Amino acid sequence: MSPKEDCYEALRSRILSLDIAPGADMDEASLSEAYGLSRTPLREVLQRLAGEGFLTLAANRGAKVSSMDLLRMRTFFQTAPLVYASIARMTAENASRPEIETLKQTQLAFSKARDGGELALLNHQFHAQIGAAARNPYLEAALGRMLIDHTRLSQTFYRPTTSPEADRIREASTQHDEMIAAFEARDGAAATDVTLRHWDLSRDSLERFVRPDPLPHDLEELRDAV
Amino acid sequence: MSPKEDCYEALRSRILSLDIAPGADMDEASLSEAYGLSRTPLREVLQRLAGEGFLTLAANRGAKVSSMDLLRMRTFFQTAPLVYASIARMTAENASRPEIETLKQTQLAFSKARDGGELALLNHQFHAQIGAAARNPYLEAALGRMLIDHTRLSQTFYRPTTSPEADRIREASTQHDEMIAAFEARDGAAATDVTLRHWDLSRDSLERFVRPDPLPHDLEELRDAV
DNA sequence: TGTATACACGTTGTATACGAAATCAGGGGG
DNA sequence: CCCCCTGATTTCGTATACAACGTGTATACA
Repeated sequence: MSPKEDCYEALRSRILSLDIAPGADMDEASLSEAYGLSRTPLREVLQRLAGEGFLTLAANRGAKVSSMDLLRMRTFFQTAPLVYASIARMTAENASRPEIETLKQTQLAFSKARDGGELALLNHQFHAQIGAAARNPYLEAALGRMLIDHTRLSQTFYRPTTSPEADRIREASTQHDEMIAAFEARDGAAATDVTLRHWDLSRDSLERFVRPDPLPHDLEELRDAV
Repeated sequence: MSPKEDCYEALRSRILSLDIAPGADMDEASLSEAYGLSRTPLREVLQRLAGEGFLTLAANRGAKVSSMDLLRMRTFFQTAPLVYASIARMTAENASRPEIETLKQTQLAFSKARDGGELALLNHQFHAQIGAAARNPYLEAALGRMLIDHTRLSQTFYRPTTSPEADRIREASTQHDEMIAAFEARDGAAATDVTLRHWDLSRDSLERFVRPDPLPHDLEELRDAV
């Protein structure tokens, strides 16, 4: 793989895993040095990432990682079911055999993965591949942008600290298998159904992240919690 | 405006007006000379256009104008109502006063324009501004890609040759006014309603383009047609 | 005559150097 | 004391030169 591709993949992963925070600005000189590229190809990487929604460019003021402000999150939760369900339906209608095969590979890797960051990235890849298989370049653009925010939001989801959270990941994995089965059966209704259930599961977890259980407020409860 | 912006706008317009055909490949050297830029900024323009869906880039093989093949058109007609209606609803909910004011300006220009290419471009701008006012970056990406194909397809629509075709343009303009009214009233239902009617009108005209009235097949009819 | 291979050409990709714009710090004026 | 202006520094934008890749063509051999 070329160093330019390496750089692209690395920055992409770092943004998705929140290793580079939303709103952070990217310095061309230091990045080009860090990845062993000159500024020209690095700028092209940044422009590509901007085109895909990872970054926003401001003239004469460089690139910033796309923010995750409150209004955007509200819009995210509002729009996700529509986009995910529409994509799922079209994937069931249009996915080719090799595309389904690729999905199975990714899902296999997902089901085996344990590391939190790896889980989140493989989940991202799985859903991006579903988007590609839908053969709808219009909705795929919307999905791509949704997945950026979804993956960043779900960083905690894939680092479970309690047993019910780990159960949720297993359930998500089961739903992935159901999706693939629906795609293979060319069953659009089943695909949208499981996709919407998958979304509900994800949304509940994300809400838990935004609004976690309150800390115990007296010493007795604190003692019991240990 | 900088020469780089000029180049971007020019290429964008030329692609939208089919002055550069779908599938055509863009030569960096000749374009950079034509627009008085060196290749570095020209490449950045191409990358930006690619990110927005006007072009597709192939490594070591340059940029091509996005194609308009049959499968893509099928998907276009399948997806347009969903995206347009969803955007309209959100625009009614979220559009700010200055954004509505901008829409009125654009619509005023549209209603006055006579030249076919100008009409198509102003129509594009009108709908792009609706997309921006919806404050939904996810669907806006999908809308942007839809509008590229929509504007290219509608090139004939805005060059009417018969009286009923000219009537259609007037009706479209009236519907634009209705949309603005719905946005101002914050009436999401009315906005989606008029948007879907607008789409139906557009779709009928586009179908007429894809499947025009057959040529007269005997000399008598030919004589009468003059 | 068909096919394979090598070479040359054209186009794209990358690096470096220079110029322009914006930001920040310090000093002077209001 | 605050504001604004000015200059120095940093960062971005552009041009040019060079390297690498892919493609097309010509030639030689089967």
